[in-house]
Amino acid sequence: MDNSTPIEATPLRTIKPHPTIIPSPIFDSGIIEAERESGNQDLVDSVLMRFDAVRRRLLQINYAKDVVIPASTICKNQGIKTNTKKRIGEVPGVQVGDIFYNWSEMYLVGLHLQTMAGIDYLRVENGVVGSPVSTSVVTSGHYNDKTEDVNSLIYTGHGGKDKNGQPRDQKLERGNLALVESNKIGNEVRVIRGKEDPDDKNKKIYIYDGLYFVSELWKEKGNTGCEEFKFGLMRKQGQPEGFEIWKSAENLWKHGLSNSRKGFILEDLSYGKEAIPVTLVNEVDENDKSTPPGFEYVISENNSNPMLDCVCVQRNEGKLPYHNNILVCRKPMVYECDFSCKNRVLQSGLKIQMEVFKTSNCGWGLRSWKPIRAGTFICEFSGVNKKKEEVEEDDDYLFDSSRIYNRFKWNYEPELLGEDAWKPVSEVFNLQSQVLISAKDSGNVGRFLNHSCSPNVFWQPTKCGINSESHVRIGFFAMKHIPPLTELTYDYGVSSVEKIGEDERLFKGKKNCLCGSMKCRGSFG
DNA sequence: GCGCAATCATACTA
DNA sequence: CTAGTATGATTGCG
Repeated sequence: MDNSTPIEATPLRTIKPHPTIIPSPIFDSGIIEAERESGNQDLVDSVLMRFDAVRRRLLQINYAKDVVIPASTICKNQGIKTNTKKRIGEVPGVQVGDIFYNWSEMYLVGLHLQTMAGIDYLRVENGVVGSPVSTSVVTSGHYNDKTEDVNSLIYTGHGGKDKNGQPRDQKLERGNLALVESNKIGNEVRVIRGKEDPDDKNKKIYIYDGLYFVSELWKEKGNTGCEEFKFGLMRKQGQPEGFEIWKSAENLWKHGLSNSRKGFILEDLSYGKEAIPVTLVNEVDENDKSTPPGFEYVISENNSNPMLDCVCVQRNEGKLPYHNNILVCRKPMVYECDFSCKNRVLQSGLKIQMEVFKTSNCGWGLRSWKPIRAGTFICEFSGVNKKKEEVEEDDDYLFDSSRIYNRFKWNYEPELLGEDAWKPVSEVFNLQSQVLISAKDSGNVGRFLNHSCSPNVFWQPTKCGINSESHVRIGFFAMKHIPPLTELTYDYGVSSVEKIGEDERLFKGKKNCLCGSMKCRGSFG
């Protein structure tokens, strides 16, 4: 007999329920019902941007340990979502190769409309109730799936546990039944590949890999000795690369590269000036080993004014501008410390493994080996500070803050969090004087960022140190999540604009634009 | 209403 | 050190 005194089990961890957030009752998402059912590229971008902005803000105000669920609940309830109608095949505005940092993002743009289950399916189409048909599957590596091949995968059905968590045979129901039906009728099934985040082993990144067909199915005994369903999926031909790009990038960051790489030119274009090397490759013309001409690689020097007291919080209106080195909001000016505190992002230099690569028609470009989360610091625009009269006419490597830039919204909407809507953080730069930096003769990787009218990077004016006289530096940050080996681009702006109608404006840059985006203005610079 | 699910972020364990 | 696990709140669906 066990007659020892029973010991009260002490909980290992207590989680407080989320405090209630009451969004403003008059909040209007601006998304009309039809758009909510079926979206487009702009809506998908905007929904993802708004969700992540709320998520970052909740982190910044130390709202709760888990902020993904609260942020997505707010967006769901306030109508910040699109493609809510379940569909077979592609989702408008979601591209093969797009990456997601959690399931909520996939939910909000209609890619995978399940909160937890890995198989999504629809039962009713055009008002007719039929057999469930699968629409999308998410791989997560929990089921010993074979998921490394880029054109096929073996997916294990779900279920297989009783209510006590004990293993049992999987049943032919729900998602399993839907995948069997998809095998029968041969419909397209979206595949999302969950992979470990290379920068955080505890987290996953989800890569949309396009459309697949359920080509075969069978049953077999799994590790537990219980029956499992197995589904063989084959990738539809003729789609852009998705997971394949991820895999080649993974090769780079896991095994370094080396000289055996196609089009390899230089191990480190910075010649040791950056903390991590900047690779130089030319895959367009493998025999051309020439390097970018006529410039010296330099990084900006940090002015060293030791501080007595850290005043970062006060100078940044009560909150630190970065959370885990990710910018929370764009601001007229971000202030960083000199030495003593952690509030140093721009000053800490290049953190992402970059490569300068030859583009097909825009000269050299810049891209990252690893995926980049929205808000991540990319690099500074280093070069020589100039006065207006010092600028050379033919300077193609000039940063000019006085150009006209497309406005865009990136920050969170205070009304969503019940904050005062009349004092949102301004996203409009209010520079006291024009910032002109030339990277023509000397610069860092920032000089290799090309222009795009649909950019994935934006710039943020920053002052470092207590000296308010210190000059304005320009930091580049990721506007959205950027898949690995995707070219990084920002809006160069245009030097003049002509009004040609009531609402029509003609942008007149000095150069013809080749960005190829739907929203191309035709010129830049 | 109940039960389930290939979640999420984190503390703890080995 | 890190890889693995346990944890409780959570939500759409049948």
